[in-house]
Amino acid sequence: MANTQGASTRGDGGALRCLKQVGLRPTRQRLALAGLLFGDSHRHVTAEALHAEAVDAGVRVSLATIYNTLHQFVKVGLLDEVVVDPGKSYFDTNTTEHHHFYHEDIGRLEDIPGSSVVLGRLPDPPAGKRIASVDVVIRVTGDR
Amino acid sequence: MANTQGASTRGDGGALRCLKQVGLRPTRQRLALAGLLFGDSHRHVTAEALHAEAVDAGVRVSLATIYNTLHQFVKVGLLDEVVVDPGKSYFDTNTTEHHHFYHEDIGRLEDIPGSSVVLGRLPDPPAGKRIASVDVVIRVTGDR
DNA sequence: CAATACATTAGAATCGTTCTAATTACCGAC
DNA sequence: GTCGGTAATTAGAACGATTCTAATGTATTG
Repeated sequence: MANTQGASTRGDGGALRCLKQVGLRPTRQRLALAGLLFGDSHRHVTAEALHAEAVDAGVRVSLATIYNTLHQFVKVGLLDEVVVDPGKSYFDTNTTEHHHFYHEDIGRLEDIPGSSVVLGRLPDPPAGKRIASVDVVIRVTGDR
Repeated sequence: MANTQGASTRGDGGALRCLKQVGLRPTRQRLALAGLLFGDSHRHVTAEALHAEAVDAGVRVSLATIYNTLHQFVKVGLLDEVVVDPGKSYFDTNTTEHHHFYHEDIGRLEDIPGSSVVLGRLPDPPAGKRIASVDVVIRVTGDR
């Protein structure tokens, strides 16, 4: 039974190329996950959600692998991790500099168009430290 | 056995007044925790850390009560909760508007002097939503 | 295609946090 | 003060997200 599972019958050389470039072995699981994650538009996923989506799409992959893969993708710069909720991690396929709305009521993360947040002035980092990143999260909730 | 445990022999009317004002019963535990939290300078604590500190100071209090109390304090505006780490919550005694350095290497949170971060421009919230808060976290790490 | 290094896996373990049901403490009325 | 009712505290179990472990499977290299 060659080609065990979906995500391959199309021009998904994108996923392959992408993994090659960052030096990760193109395994069946990583190819499938890259296929799910790196489509036309940017995405925000949790580990559990991606796992559900993969299983749903007929991709056999364990939750452990989801975690491994997400963290590897972060390490090589394919993904960003966004911290907005103690106890859940979000992963963002948009790795360009930008910020987020977090919909507290429904637990959804949304990109803010780059230009509409302006950081006027940044403080010097504490002595002996360097700035790793600047995260801006605007928490929003239902109106009423 | 009156006055079971420390934190009372001094002019800690501060803690008492503070609880009265927000309408929380001044129990032994809440008084002790308020005493630990609201001193001269602002603090950033995790639940576990505060518990350790309390036990250390001879205050008999359970971890469950630490969590209950911290959340109540947040609800009445005595504390802010700061999200910087998936899987740990920090509580901040500084409830005025300000932002944070997060020392990723050692898991420490530090206030940024109010004036040294300037948000030049904020986006409109998504339709039907209102902005609950704007969090800026500058992640820093050891130099080398 | 064999050898080897790397990936994946199920399930157990861990972490921080929340829940539960039982006990204890505060507080106002007497 | 004592009593009673309500609210707070508690130990320990339960929980959800994540990480770990040791065994099995798979991509790569020669």
